[in-house]
Amino acid sequence: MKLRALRKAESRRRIVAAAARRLRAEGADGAGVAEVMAEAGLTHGGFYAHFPGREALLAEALAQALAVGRDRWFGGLDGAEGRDVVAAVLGRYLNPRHRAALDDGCAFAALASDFARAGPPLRRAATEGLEAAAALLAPGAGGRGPALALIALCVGGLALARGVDDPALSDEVLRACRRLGLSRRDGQEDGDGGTDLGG
Amino acid sequence: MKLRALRKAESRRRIVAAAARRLRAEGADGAGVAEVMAEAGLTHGGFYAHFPGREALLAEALAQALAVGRDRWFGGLDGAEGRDVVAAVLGRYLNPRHRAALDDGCAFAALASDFARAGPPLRRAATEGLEAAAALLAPGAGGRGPALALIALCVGGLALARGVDDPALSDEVLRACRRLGLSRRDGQEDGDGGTDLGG
DNA sequence: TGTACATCAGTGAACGCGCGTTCACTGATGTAC
DNA sequence: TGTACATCAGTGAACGCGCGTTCACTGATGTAC
Repeated sequence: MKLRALRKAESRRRIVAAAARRLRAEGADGAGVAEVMAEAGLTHGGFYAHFPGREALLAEALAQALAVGRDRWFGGLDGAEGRDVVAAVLGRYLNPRHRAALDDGCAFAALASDFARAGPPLRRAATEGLEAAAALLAPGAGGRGPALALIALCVGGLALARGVDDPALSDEVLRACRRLGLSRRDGQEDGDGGTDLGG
Repeated sequence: MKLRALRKAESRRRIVAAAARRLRAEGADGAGVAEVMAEAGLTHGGFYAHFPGREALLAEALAQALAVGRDRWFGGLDGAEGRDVVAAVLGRYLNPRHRAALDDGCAFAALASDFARAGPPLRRAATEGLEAAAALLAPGAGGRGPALALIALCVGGLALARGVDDPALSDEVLRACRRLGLSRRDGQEDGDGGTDLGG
């Protein structure tokens, strides 16, 4: 038992990679089993030798996409100072190239509004992904809270920039979000941040 | 031709209202014709007396939901000063009640990441909705750019707060985004807002 | 006002289609001797 | 090393199901006279 196991593991890896792309490009409802398997160079019937069902695959694909994206957009900034960290993240994330990378971009932006409607496995992966990204970014961003807010700004900005059909408005959204992210007064961790009332 | 036309218009109104709820609660792929018609108190067959197809309904439902939400979350602040406008919007938008209002909340947050994958009619409605919201908010927010960025922060924050399965983290996201929205140094419209490179 | 006919919003069965999943089968890989 | 058998990743047809859409039909509403 060696060649066979290696090949199976390699197939599984390709399936997850294909699912991670399709999931971001087509959304949670759009990444079909047959489509993913075809992209992995297999036929759909063999899928259940690797996963108990579609949702298990999507959860793993999401977790993988988020793990890769975490390093890519929020990582590698250990040496930098606070303000530079924020600027670097904004520059990496909110730009036309990332906007165009539908199947290879940040999974938060690709699926943000789907998580609320997704099943427990996907929500779990999303939660762990956000926790991990916030933890990675917290030192440079000035704490967990600012890290979370920066991520939210990036995710909302990229999703809206991708969603509008007017390129000028789309560019404007990216630019405006970069600016807001940079415009924070330094050093304050106080304040309530607004009332909880209203709606 | 009077009673009949009135009843038809009333049916249509109920169909659009039901679609606007379902669309936000279930997503673009989840708002089925039969489901929407049942919620409007009708059977699915009669749908095509009102709309040429499903996508036309969804586009109209989205436009309506965005129009209502625009006044609700971004409007009625004509008298307020800049900083108060931003605080009011953040308080209205990023709170637990709105987070829980899945089928009656802001359509941007409910569908943000779906727009990029949606057909032209939905993208058009989303674009017009964002333009209109930014125009409404621009005077109080200090310009169109800051208005767009504030909307993106709200949308990203609410989508992430809804997506995670950990209530404490969800609260933290709301709080952190309110804080970031309020932390802007006043009066600056300059700056590039970060590089366009990277990805 | 009353009567005969026309219209058409709404009904419910049926359609074609794509999807997730199941299953009998195949053939390369692994094991026993 | 060689041979007989076992395993199991992958194939492709078939399934049940839900969906958007179509269509013949119904009955209340509207029109003509």
